[in-house]
Amino acid sequence: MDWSIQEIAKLAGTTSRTLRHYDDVGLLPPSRIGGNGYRYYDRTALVRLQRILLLRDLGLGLPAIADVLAGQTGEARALEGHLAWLRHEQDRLARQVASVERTIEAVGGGEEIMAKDMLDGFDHTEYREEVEERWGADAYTAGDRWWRGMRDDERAAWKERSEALGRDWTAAAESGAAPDSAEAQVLAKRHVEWLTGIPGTPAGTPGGDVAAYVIGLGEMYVADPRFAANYGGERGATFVRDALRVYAEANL
Amino acid sequence: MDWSIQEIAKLAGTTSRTLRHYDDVGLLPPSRIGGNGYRYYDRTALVRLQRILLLRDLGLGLPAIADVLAGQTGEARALEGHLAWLRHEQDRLARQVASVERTIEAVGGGEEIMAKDMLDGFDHTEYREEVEERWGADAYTAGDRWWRGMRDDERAAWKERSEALGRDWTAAAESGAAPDSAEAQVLAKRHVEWLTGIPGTPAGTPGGDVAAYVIGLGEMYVADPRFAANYGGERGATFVRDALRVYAEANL
DNA sequence: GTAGAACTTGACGTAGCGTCAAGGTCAAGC
DNA sequence: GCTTGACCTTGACGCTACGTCAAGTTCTAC
Repeated sequence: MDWSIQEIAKLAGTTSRTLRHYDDVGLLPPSRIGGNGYRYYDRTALVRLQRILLLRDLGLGLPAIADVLAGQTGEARALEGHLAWLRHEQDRLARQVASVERTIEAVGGGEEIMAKDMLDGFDHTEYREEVEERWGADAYTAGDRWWRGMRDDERAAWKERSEALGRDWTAAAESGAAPDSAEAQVLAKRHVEWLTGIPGTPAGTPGGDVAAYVIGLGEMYVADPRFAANYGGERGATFVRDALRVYAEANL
Repeated sequence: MDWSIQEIAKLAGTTSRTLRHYDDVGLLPPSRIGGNGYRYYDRTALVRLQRILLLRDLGLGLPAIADVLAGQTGEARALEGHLAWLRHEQDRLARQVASVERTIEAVGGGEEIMAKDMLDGFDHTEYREEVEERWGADAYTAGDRWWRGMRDDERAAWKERSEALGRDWTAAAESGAAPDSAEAQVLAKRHVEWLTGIPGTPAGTPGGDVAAYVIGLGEMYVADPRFAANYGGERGATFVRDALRVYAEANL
């Protein structure tokens, strides 16, 4: 009393290709192979297949299923392990959803402001809003789980610190100081310390390659006008970049 | 002012292999290629790379990222679409977690009872519990989202119906009736109607291959002693299987 | 005998790189 | 000028669990 490969596939609700695969990986060999090479399956195989499909629907991988069916791993134990992995994935997904949501918000806001700029012209208030947006984007770029966990007052303090740094950079750039001057290097040090406050970035992570990160960030300030604006335009950004590079190469 | 492939990889916090891959798929070609074939990248490329990595961290696929960077898809729109997919995944995961949790519970309970049987012997009360466990397992095998959504009274009603069916099958088998007798066929009809009440199975799904499912289930009853016990042992299970097959082939 | 359905093995494709493998290039030290 | 070691190149397999042709063989029914 046995079935052909298509018959057992229909009985169990799967495909013949899947059965051939299970044969290939040794998970479910046919119970009999005809002289013509055809695969035939009996009731025992059907039940085994049904158990396989059940565990598969729960999300277990084929090797794990093989272990369970071989009795090497208790079913409960295997599922416990799998459950832990599933919860991990849930965490990861939840964080990603939060990140994407906030990014949509930030991007949407940024685009609105840009559109407004083009339609209504330019004034100081809007400029300040835009700068704040950009700082938000910068902070986001650097590491976002952190930003969403902040309280309002913390966020305000951070913004104040950020703006002070931007003002000082702009002033230093306009004073004509050299990127390797003591003044600029002090600012670079402050900048790096500021970055260090952002967990999730190389700067805020023990063992991270801070030097490379700082240099890369400096290049971004120069190349992207959205950030350059925070440092007094492209000339200012170039100054910041050079100062950061000198500092990073000497001290990090 | 450009960097080698390793340099830019470090600056952006990724690997040279990734950069070569992005070159291969056309996502980020090097800004310059030396006479020696070496890839060199400039600031523009660095910024593009940083945007790529940012979007990648949000979970977007490389083709989607390419669309966004090419301006073919608005960033916000792309992220909205991605967000929908993420929520879908969250749903799926949540359902899987619930399924796995309940399976662990069921399996854990079953193993305890088995252990108890071997240690303490066998008595009617325990036998009944075991049967209930098995019915639970059967119901689970057939479709589990449904089972967890039931109220206690619904579950009791279901169990009563299940037990009645099992009793009637056993009685018919012991009466010596033939699988194709009218009596057995009436029971088979009841059995299928009972199965139809379980959403998520072919029997409970419009368009499902009910015949194949019913025949496969019958085979399982015979081959797996855990289920055979519910139909009065292996002889009873064989009777049930044959009756179901006759019914399915004639009516489904 | 022949058409058509079912079966076989073999091999590519999937997402995004990690990881050898084999060989050319470059900078530094002797 | 030669060696060493670091860095670069292309090429190709591996991973998950099969879906999807492709080409050839076998069974079944008329």
